[in-house]
Amino acid sequence: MPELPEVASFEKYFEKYAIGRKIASAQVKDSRIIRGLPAGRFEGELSGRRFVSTRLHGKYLFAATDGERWLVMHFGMTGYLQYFEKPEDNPKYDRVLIGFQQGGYLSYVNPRMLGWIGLIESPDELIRQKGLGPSAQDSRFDYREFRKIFSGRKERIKPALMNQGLAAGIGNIYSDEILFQARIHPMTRANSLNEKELKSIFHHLKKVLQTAIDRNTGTGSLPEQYLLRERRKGAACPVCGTRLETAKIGGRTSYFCPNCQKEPTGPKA
DNA sequence: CTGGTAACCTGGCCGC
DNA sequence: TGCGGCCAGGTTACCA
Repeated sequence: MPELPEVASFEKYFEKYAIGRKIASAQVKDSRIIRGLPAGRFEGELSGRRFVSTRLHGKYLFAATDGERWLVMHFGMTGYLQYFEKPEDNPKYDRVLIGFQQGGYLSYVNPRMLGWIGLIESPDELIRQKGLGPSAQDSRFDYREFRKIFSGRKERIKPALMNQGLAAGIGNIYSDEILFQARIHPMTRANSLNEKELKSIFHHLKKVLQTAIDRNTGTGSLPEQYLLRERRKGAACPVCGTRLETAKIGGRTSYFCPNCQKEPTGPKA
């Protein structure tokens, strides 16, 4: 669930509840969630520090401290942040708990334990190590860049959009929405897309992410003609009413409208 | 380079 | 009520 728009809302949440506050204590409640250093050192290095700024890249959230280190968070599929005032109000499945000197707690919650937390020297170094592409909502990721990265590839457009090494931040859910809005079948080979189709995908990529970010951080739900509102077994296309179909592409379940998103033509496309 | 599969982990849901 | 089985999600490892 946490793809770039959700992580962007976690960033806002983190800014609201953690930035500028001094850390009184850090408690690791399940050490399996900590990567790159022992849980005890994670706790020790964090306490006494202060969070000063945040940074988002794809599905990763970074928080700079006033020390040498950055906190890095990845949310897997079920992770999120939760702030609360009283210790006894801590949420179920909290894995890391940060207590602030002025009171209040921020917990990293993750029921299914996919995802991780660590302390690193440099976000850029981590981005390089992981081989991440440009963050999808970054203004530097423009159409020229998109075209350069995606246009020649042989693979299907859906797994390409989900490939964090090409552009970071898009997962199974939003790739379905982007392709639905662009009226492109998810099985289409990237290198068979013409200029107009590439432009459409890029346009909707930006638009869908921004719409979701606005929704998560502000008010309101997704627009009526969004696939995500109907993304479930047996539902009807919000545009034409055709029954939605599913397909396994790249190991993930894709939802699409067989009428709005025509199957690519040609043999074994 | 490409793509297919499975594992990691665990709660939720379906069917019996 | 309980239980097995499957699914979800992002990432990574492994194999063709």
